[in-house]
Parts: sequence; structure tokens; C-alpha cells
Amino acid sequence: MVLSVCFISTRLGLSLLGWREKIELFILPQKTEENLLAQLDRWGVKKDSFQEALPPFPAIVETIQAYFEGMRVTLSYPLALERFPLFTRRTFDAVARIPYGTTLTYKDIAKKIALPHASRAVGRALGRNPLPLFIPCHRVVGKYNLGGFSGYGLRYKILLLSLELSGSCPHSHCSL
DNA sequence: TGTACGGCACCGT
DNA sequence: ACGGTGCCGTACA
Repeated sequence: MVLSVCFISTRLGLSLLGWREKIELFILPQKTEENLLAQLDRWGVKKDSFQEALPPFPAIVETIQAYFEGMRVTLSYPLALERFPLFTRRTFDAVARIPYGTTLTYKDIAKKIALPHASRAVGRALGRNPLPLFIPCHRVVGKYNLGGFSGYGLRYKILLLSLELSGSCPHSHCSL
């Protein structure tokens, strides 16, 4: 079964939602279609392995758009995470509970899943998160610094955090 | 005292 | 072996 996708135009650019039964992939907004395709490639999605379709849930597109307008929205939708190992799922689960506009450290997450010394493994797991926003890994920071966001670049993490904190994105025209 | 940096332990994939 | 880390010791000011 091919991946169904829909493109979503947001204030920060073009993003993409991918699903089969449940939501599998979300690409953060990109300024150009070319960049979006590059991100798709990063997740191993080839050109002919997806088909465009109508959004899988009512209002999901509007909710995502509202997020990038600075609205305090909640994204609770069924996510396809079965393919991940248990530790990774537990990590995702703990991260999904972090409220909008707040942050926890990698260590905090490790403690929450009862493996207080696994903070580094938490970071590694989050590096594989295919569902930013739905699993808000940008809300997980290092104890002494912001930590990483290698897939989209640290600037993007800063952008999302400032969007949630101030309700606006100060440098949205130049931050990506 | 404060802080900046290096080294190493930790832990799942 | 490799990280989106944390912590402690040491070296300066």
C-alpha cells in the first residue's frame, strides 16, 4: 500500500502530511518545493511511492496551519509508531505529553521512562522522530544548551520554540 | 567563586 | 560503533 500524502501550505512554507491507516510522516514547512522533496528523500520516500489524497481527518490541515500562525493548538491524532522499538516508543510517548510552550531536558524524559541514565539514548531516539509537532521533540532540550535538531537544523528548533513562547515567529522570513 | 573545556560513563539501535 | 547527553575534575581568571 502506498503512502497517502497531502501538501499543506502554511505561513512558513509548504509542508507535507503522510499516512496509511494512521499518520506516519510530517515534514515541517519548507520555503521551496525542492527543499520539501529533499526532506522527503531524507525519509526514504521515493517519488512514485506516494499518492496525493484528501486529508485523513477533518480540520487537521487547518489545525496545522493555525499552529504556524502562533495558535496554541493540540494535535492528537492516531500515529503509526508500531514499527519502532519499545524504548523509542516510550520516548515518543513521553515527549508527546509535553504541553505547548514548555520544555523538558533529555534527562527529564529519561527519568519519565524509568531509565534515568538513558538521556543520550533519548536524544538518539528523537533524532529518528518522523512526526515533529505531533511528537514535539523541539520541546526537549539539553541541560546546558538547546541540544540538537539535526534533521531540520537547530535554527528550526529555535523558531518553533520562539513561536510557542511568544506566539509569533520573529524572523520567519530568514530563519529557515 | 565562577566558568569553560575535556574526558568519560551511560544506553538503545 | 555511534549519537540531538550528563557529570565531574581540572585549569585558569
